Amino acid sequence: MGGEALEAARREKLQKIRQLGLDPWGGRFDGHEPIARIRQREKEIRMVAPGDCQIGHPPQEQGPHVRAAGRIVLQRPTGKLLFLNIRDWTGQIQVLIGQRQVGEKNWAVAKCLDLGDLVGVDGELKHTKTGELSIFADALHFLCKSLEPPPAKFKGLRDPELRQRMRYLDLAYNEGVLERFLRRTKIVESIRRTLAGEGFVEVEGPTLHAIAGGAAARPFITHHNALDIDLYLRIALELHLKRLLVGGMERVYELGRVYRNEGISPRHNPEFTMLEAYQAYGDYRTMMDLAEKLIVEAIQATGQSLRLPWGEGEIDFTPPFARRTYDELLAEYAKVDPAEPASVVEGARRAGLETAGKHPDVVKNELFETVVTDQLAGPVFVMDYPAAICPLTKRKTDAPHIAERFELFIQGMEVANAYTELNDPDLQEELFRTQLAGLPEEESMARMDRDFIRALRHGMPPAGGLGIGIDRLVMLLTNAQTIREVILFPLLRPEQE
RNA sequence: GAGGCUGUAGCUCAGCAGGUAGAGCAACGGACUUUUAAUCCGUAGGUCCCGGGUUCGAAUCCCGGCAGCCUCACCA
Repeated sequence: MGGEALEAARREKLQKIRQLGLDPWGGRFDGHEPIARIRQREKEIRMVAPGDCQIGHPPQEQGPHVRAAGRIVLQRPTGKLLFLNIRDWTGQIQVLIGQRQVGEKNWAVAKCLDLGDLVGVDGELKHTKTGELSIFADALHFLCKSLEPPPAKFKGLRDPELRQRMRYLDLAYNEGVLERFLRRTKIVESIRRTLAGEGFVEVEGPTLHAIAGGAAARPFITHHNALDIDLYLRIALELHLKRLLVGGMERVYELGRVYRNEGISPRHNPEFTMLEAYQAYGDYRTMMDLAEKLIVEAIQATGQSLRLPWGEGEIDFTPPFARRTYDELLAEYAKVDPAEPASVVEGARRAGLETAGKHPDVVKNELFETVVTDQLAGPVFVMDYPAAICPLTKRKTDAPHIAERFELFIQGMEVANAYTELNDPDLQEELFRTQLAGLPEEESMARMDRDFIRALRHGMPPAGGLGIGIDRLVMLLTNAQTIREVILFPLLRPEQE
């Protein structure tokens, strides 16, 4: 039977439901408990002896009367008895519907049920002969017809394209998918709670920028008609949050979407969620402590231990996370002397990198990203970056070639990035002006933003700033090997008609 | 953007030395008041991703396109 015939069969049942005087699209349904909570009421079940204990009158269970609502995910009809498994967003439970027990009208409804329909159930919670906790229905409430057949009941929806295009089906039927996205929500809630506890305030900056600054990435371009100007979707939150530091918001953060017009991969989606937090009178070490706290509390909020499964192995998030310097790691993995440009160039050549015409710090960083980052299982804070590749970061007072920056690496992924923020307007202006040799313009963070310089000239408090890639953090905390598993609707080419 | 892999029933997948398409689940009809991926009997269901080509004959071979996945590049 093809798709049309499958739908026709369901529409026929929809008509029968109408003929029974019921709305096949349901309506308000009050007083039902989440299935997980109903399952907890198992302990209220009591054994009751009917009078005296005689042969033929064994003790019987008596359980609480419960009301549930959910989607039918499995159906087992056995003559005048029907077993359903219904699922809501907290769990699943078996429902037993007997023709004699529910009466003729309810039984007529039961015969119209298809996999995927939404139903409400009233009944007694107790065990079947085989010991399965079940709701023994005494009333059925039809809540919504599903006109489309669900995916295969055991294997589910496997095709990665269909899983993304029809995320509703992925969520409704595939084991663990809804749970992972609910866990993402808990992580984000925990981050907000932690920041609030530390005295941060949340703000909303503009997403349409005249200058796409604060990071090195190609922006999406759009157009405002009334002003007749091109605008960019933001690629970072940084420069507006720092303006707010100037304005006196001493602890401020934004948790929101940024957009980068770059490739798509298991670790990249063109729009993704970023946290940026800025703390006046702090520095990058302050931010290190904050990053650690945000992550540890997020893990605790999901009810997990600090040793999390990751693929075949696990990640140990027990604080304190390792702290290593950039040069130390470069020396260890690339076998070069980080202080000697000639040694670094030699190492880069060994790694097969093109070095001609490139700034020494650009070469150094390409070598670092080629040889070191993949090896960092972490969590590890990599500290003290070459200054030339960090145009928004304060330099070390006693070592101006080193920027007070760290990145947090976990499983080779850059999860967080933090600076002691540069607040010297003259140096900032100079760095915006300097285009590093070997870097095309769109790959540079150096984009002149005159208003931002003006803001710095009015005095930005010394500060620490932290950015966290929320999607990647959620990947690590939910054992998701691709970013698409933690973004509800990742970018796909539109379906063709 | 480059290379590799994949695309067959509503879903999950077989079939690909070229001979006219198959299973499981779902669906439909029948039996069944304790099943749990229920079971048993029966029925029906296809633009083999799209477009060309080779051939007597193409799901299968060739070319082009579309979509997804993986790797690489850019990026977080």
